[in-house]
Amino acid sequence: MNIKQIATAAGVSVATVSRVLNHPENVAPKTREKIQKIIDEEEYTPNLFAQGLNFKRTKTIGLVLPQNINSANMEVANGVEDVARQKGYITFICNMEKDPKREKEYLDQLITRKVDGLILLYSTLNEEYASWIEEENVPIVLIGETKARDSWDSVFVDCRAGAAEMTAHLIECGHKRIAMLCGKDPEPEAKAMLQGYKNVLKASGIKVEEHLIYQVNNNIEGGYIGMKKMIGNLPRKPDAVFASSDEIAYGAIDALKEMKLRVPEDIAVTGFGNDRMSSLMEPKVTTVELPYRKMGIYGARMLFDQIEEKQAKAEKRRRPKKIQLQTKMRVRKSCGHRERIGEMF
Amino acid sequence: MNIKQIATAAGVSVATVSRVLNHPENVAPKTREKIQKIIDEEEYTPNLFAQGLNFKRTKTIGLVLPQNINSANMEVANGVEDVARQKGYITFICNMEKDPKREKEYLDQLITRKVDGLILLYSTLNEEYASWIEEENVPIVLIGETKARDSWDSVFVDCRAGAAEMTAHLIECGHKRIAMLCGKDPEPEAKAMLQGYKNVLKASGIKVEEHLIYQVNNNIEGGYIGMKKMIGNLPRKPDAVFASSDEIAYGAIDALKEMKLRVPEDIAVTGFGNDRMSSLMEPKVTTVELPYRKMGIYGARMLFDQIEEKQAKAEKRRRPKKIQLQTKMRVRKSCGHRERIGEMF
DNA sequence: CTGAAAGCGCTAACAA
DNA sequence: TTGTTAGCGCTTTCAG
Repeated sequence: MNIKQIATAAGVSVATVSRVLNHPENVAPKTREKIQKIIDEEEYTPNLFAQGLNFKRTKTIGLVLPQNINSANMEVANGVEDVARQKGYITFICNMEKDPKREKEYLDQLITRKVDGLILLYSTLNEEYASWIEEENVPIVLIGETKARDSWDSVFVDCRAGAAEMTAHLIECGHKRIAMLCGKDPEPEAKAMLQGYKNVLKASGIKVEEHLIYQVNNNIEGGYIGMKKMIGNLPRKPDAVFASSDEIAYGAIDALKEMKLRVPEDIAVTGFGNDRMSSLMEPKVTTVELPYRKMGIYGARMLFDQIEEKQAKAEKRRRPKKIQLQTKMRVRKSCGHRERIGEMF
Repeated sequence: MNIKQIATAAGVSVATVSRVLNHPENVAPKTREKIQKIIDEEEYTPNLFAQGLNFKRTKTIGLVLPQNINSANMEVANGVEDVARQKGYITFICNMEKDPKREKEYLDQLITRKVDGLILLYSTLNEEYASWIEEENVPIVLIGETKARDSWDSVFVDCRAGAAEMTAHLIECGHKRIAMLCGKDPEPEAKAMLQGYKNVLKASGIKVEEHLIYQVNNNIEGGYIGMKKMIGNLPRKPDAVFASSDEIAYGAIDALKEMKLRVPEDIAVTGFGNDRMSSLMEPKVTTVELPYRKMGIYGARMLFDQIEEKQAKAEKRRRPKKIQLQTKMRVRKSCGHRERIGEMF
């Protein structure tokens, strides 16, 4: 069923049908109703490709994320989708599997498909590719720390502060030798966290010992291996381990259990991210909650602001907007705190 | 950059450019090379909307899944995407959040967007809507048990056999009173599992006791609540609990711990699905592994078979194809087996 | 082997 | 208020 058939059925021209679709106020009420009735009956919806050809807008946005199998990322995605759906948009969710090459592939695909906007989560883009993309003149927003150029709108989380808060909490729990298992990616975020950790140690008069800091792969296995190595290498075990992600913490805890070390009695462990499983592990993992869904929502809103500005042809070069969100501590058992335990989930 | 500009730059007509894109063999080698060079230099890619208008194909498929934040579903999605990407297709991944209304919304969207094919994971479609969709004449394949009409190609898992194997294993472990925490969805699958469970009990001469069977929500909370209720209601606790999903098992274990019951010493618990976390829980959870990625891959392959058949205009009505995949036991600690423990992940 | 032109379904400027 | 028509970018038939 296409516009011509509707027009014939209603005994009008295609232009009139198009008008009731796009500018109903310019059609006589009687004609409009007659046409609308037929449209409803036939359940006619305009061909989006034909529309796309004219409007140069596809009602589609692209979201590229580092990994699929990761509830945090999907939470962000859901936030994005919430607002996109509300605007009548549909989202291409693209999983780059932490492979920069794949990120570029998808970006190419999305641009070929003329998406109206792009959201990149923890993008790995380098300067060169970033400026290539900029030429395409497609609205973009970045979510999460990235080394990509900061001429784009972005929303990110103050992970340095989150890491600082956690480190401070560990000190408050009475721990002195606090090790860090720091994931290698996303790199800028890991660096920020390391910063926060070091700053607090220094401020508390605790010497930063580089041999207590391990760079590991940002997953369960990375935490497991890192923890084993660290304990193996160290003459004296640390009091606590601050993992830069919950997954790393899981791996670390698993490794400690295997070595017959009790958590938190012998070594405290904390995570970062508040993964759903953290409240089910034994012991329940103290961690830092990130506002994932919010990140997605704010990011998408910024994107639609850009899209609407662009449509309004307000092409003036504005300063990129930045939104910073805060983290929130979730004190459970694994950090060995004596009093503040007790959250259920 | 559009086809006209390429044509001008090459000093040929648009038709010729189009030809080197679609039927290069019909272009003189010299002309072809000249044009190709310009295409490469300018990094020209044809506008997919214009192409879509002509070809009535969009190089896009839709995948509707029950939930996003679920690594199993995303594994399936990755399987689908693997083969789609390879074919130059991109996938709309749509999260229905277990809401049938949303499933329909998305289906409408996808059809409006003229996707070339549709894959539905654990679809909740009823007959009526299913036949509506069938009229659209878009290739469809179903993955996972569903009550939707079986006139469609589908790949599903033999969950009855999986459940039977697990039940048999529990019996073999010496358990007699085996309770079941059965998720309410996906419904057909839950039913199949219940069947498998009952069959084995009967075959082993154990009476099926309906008060040992609880229907719960298929998530952690459901398992938690169900377990608490069951223990509260039962005069004598069961030897083992067979949960129809890993998530339910997690909730159940959490509840048991709270009630100071040891797993597996006091009560054994097993799951279904082999969630990544099952090998990290305390105790590690005995479970049944489903071939998620394979499900996606096989499903997508079936879909592309249909798409290609359709293009070949072989409109002959064929019998729908069905693929059945098998599960695999993962014996860990939580089932209380004395010997076969020892898997790492 | 190549070009002119029609047409895919729709929108919008221009006329009536 | 409505219709006619050009054009969005591409493919393909039909002539040449």
